[in-house]
Amino acid sequence: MAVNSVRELARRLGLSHTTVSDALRDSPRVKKATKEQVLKAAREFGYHYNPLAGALMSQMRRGSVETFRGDIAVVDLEGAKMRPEVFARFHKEVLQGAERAARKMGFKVEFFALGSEGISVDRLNSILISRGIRGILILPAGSSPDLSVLQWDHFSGVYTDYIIEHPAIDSVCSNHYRSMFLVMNRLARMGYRRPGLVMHKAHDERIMHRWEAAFRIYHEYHTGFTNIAPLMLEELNEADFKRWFHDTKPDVVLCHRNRVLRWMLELGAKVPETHGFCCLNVKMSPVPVAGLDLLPSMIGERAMEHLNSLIYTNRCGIPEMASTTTIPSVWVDGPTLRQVG
Amino acid sequence: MAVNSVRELARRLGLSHTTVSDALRDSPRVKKATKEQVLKAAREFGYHYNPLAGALMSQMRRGSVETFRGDIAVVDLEGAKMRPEVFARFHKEVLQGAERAARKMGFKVEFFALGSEGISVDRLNSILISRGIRGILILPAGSSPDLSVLQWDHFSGVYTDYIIEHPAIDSVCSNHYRSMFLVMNRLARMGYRRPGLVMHKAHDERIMHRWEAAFRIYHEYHTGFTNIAPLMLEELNEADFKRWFHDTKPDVVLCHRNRVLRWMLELGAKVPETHGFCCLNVKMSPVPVAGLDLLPSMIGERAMEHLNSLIYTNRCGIPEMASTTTIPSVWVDGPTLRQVG
DNA sequence: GCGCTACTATCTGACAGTAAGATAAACTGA
DNA sequence: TCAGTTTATCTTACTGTCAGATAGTAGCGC
Repeated sequence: MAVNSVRELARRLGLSHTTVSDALRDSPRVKKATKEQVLKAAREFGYHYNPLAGALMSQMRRGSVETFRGDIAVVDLEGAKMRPEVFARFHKEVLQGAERAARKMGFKVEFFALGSEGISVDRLNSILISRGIRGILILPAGSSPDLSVLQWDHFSGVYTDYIIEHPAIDSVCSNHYRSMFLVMNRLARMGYRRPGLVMHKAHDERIMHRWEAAFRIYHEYHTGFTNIAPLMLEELNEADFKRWFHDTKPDVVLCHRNRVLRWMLELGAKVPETHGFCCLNVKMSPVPVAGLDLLPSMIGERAMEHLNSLIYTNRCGIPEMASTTTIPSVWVDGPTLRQVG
Repeated sequence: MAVNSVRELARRLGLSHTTVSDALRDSPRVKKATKEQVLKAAREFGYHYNPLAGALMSQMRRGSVETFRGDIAVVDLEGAKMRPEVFARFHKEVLQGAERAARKMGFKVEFFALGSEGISVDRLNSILISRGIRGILILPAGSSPDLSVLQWDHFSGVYTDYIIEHPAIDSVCSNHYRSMFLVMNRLARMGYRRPGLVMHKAHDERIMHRWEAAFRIYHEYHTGFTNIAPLMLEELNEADFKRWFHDTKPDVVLCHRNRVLRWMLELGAKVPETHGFCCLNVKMSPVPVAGLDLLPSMIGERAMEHLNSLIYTNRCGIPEMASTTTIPSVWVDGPTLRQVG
């Protein structure tokens, strides 16, 4: 009974489907009287607009004219030389994931590096505007320069690390809290009893101490682990670590950096025979280790998808409330852990 | 020079566009040799799949011709009568936010209630398929029936509460962990010194103890608060609360339920004169209280937007990795707190 | 009154990927 | 040999949009 398409509606009115389409979208091409007649008929016949078809067509038509449908800028806040080597692989995979997703959605990616070797924020702003770029994806970075000077009302933006405050835009990152539970469950199953957490203070502070908080609360609700106070250091250093290791006697060490593994070996630990080492981000290790894969490429991918949806729905500028999308991580077996006992 | 439609690709191969389309989706209708030939050509010519067109067409062709609609199902797992009164408002606002967002994007929403008063999961499955519905938004619920029996390869789904496991689909919810930091910072600024946390065990367990973990870790990195052990109860009960309140002497109580406020008054506390009460979800309180607005309508809105983007990019089924999108909460002043000292 | 321009209102056609059903060719079995 | 089945491919219809085509009218000059 109900009319399901502009064509059918047009047939009943003796008009062409385009006139009806234009009328429904209040185009100035259509005479006012015709518009009213179309709107009335649409109501009467219970016509229901199909948003998917509309989106498809407007995308197609726009795209065919401009050849490229608005590029997306991928911004590296630091430049490769400033970044410590250990972060390079993680960083690169975020970028690759983002590029893959962009390609799939028909976007072209342009890469910009800020920082000492790169361009300034002011320069970036004018480049982006002059090229008509509407989407900005920001790669993870240790430091966070103030990007609030960019004219955000022109852009949609997504950050690929834990929430950024200047400005507070939507972000996509690992689910650190949940990941710690995943690690602890695994270690428990493997038979470890004295897990010890070692971390850069600054590293955990950026994510509101989620690693440490999850580590601590886990002990409250799971028996079988001996509670060893985490070692949180301003700088990861040999002396403090070795003292802690000697005093607390962990049977497995959780850490991002695998220099800690070297120090363990120097203290006479056999890995994995007598002690375990669990890396909290295996993409930071140049050698095979057991631990967490934080899925950087998936982070990049999802960030790009989110950016696409922001652009698509025309939501630019600083959001009223910045959301954080978190991606679970997966366990990776490796030579630094074994089944105990 | 890139080929960007199945038709153009088909022309170059001397095939019909449907054969190419079928081949690209690995349909058994197409001969293996032809498939390989098509895939090779697609790679060579740089063919780009258009997910929006795919989503549109599969939606259109599926279901009966008459009932084709771009509709979205909003599913209440429990039914209103089963839900405790205190959750009603929060629940309703999630729904309203979702409906508002759907309207804005041109989708029509159909509402389904499961549970004792409602339909069964099996029935839901067949209704959704027969109506050609492709998007499912699941409202927050205390219990979580097993939805993995739905034929998810036909649907895109988003859950509006903390991660759901059967099945693990993308979810949108409050950032509980961050919210606790917001609360603690506020209370510190107001001059409180002895915050005490009271909570249903089951409530916090569902979100992996995030409230408690954040509460505990906050004390580690912020001086000025006296550390009072949280009261985690199987059931919120007067006796346990009053004993805990008497023993630990908090000057401000953090809790979801405001029956606790009544118990405090019964014990002789004057609120806000001698003691403070901070509600962790003001939408659960029938009377004005200070505390957190978890922004349920924004949760519904963002969930619907995410669902929309899943449908547009034709991503249905259980995702490989389920993401969790978290929304910050905002502080609400109220008559149960005051500036101290 | 004819041709020209300018403008308005409406129409034509192409476009995306899908799926049901049609067609055609090859093969099977009595 | 021919009816029946299987396999591979094709035809057709479907959504809303937009650039460009077309048709109709009006105004103006000669």
